Amino acid sequence: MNNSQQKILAHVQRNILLSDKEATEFLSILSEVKLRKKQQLIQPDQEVSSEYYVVKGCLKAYYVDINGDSHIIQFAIEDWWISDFEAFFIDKPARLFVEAIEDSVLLALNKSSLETLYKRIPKFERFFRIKTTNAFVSLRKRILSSLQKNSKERYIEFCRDYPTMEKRIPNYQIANYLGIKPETLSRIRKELA
Amino acid sequence: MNNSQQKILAHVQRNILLSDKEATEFLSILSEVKLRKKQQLIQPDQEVSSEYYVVKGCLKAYYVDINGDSHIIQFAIEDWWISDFEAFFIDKPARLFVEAIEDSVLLALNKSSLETLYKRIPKFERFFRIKTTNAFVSLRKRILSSLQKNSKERYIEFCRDYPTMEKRIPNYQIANYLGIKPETLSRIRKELA
DNA sequence: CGCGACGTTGATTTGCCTCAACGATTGTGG
DNA sequence: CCACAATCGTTGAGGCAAATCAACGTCGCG
Repeated sequence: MNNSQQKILAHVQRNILLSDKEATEFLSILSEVKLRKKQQLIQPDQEVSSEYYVVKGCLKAYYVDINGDSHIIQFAIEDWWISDFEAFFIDKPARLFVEAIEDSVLLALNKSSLETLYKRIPKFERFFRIKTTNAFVSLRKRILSSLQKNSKERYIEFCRDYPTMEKRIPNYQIANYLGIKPETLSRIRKELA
Repeated sequence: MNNSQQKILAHVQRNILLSDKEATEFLSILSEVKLRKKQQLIQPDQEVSSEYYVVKGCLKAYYVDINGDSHIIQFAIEDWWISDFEAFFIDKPARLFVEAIEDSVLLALNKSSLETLYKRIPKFERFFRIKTTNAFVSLRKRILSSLQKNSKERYIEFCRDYPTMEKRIPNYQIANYLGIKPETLSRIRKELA
């Protein structure tokens, strides 16, 4: 068993317990994907047949609107999952880009394999229910934060919640994620320093 | 079987199939709750032992911040679920109010009963995984919308996505949900008319 | 070395907020 | 059933946080 496989097994077994056989079956449907910095994993209009577990590296999911402006919806680092989830779950063409911010190693989990897995080992319904629940709660927090806080407070919160990301991701991309301009973030950082 | 029970069964069976026995078992753990307009279902610091299916009526979940300002996170009408989900899922005290906007009829689903239900009828893991997944996707859309759109565009989107709510909910509460002031919404509506 | 990527700073503009005042409508107690 | 208060929406004037536009410095990499 290689390193990536050990990592995702540990990740899954924080929420459900697997027999050796089940673990093996789960690992058998995963495939490793490597990306260099700036390489794209998903592009608009593509079919999104997988979601991806991040073994190593850092990625972003972003939407490019009709004016050509980008909007970063999610970052993902080690132990996070990333995809165009809407496209993946609802079976429609991608609307997002997913792109590596650093050289990255991922494990791809294919949708039809996942459906089969649900049938064979229903525990995985539980695992992904719990994962999705946590993600849902995080998004609620983010919405509340955007309703309640100004730019400076949101930046401080981001640094507190994701200290690792704050160190690895360029400021202009953090600004974009927070919905502010790089100039504004620069001024906020100056104030805080 | 009463009306509320028929309604929630139909709702559940849009995603999973239940035998009569399973349906009966599911219904047995639900209890009906009635609320008059302005009555509160959940208040901060309370334990949140249930999530609620809306049979009839309209409710809101909102946070009151340290300055006393309210921020509406969610509305719920017929066929929606509502609670302080963070408190419910993570087992911590409520931080939100949940309050009836209209006289309402709900079905309460208790957390420990739900855990038992998951063990006895694992299909329900699937049902709530799918529900949570859809909710997750909706929140992503809302975040994208707040990153990408100005107040006017967000209001138009709201009216398009939730025409029923737009008709039933006072404008100042819609404004609050959208993160703008009632005066601003008034001016937007004037422009649109 | 040279160029592109990234961050910073200044001047100006703008979308939305704040504060204040005022109708219209609803509902409620006398 | 009316009077009055509370709720809700509208309008206007002025202010502020963040966007915009423009210029420039620095760093790292091909």
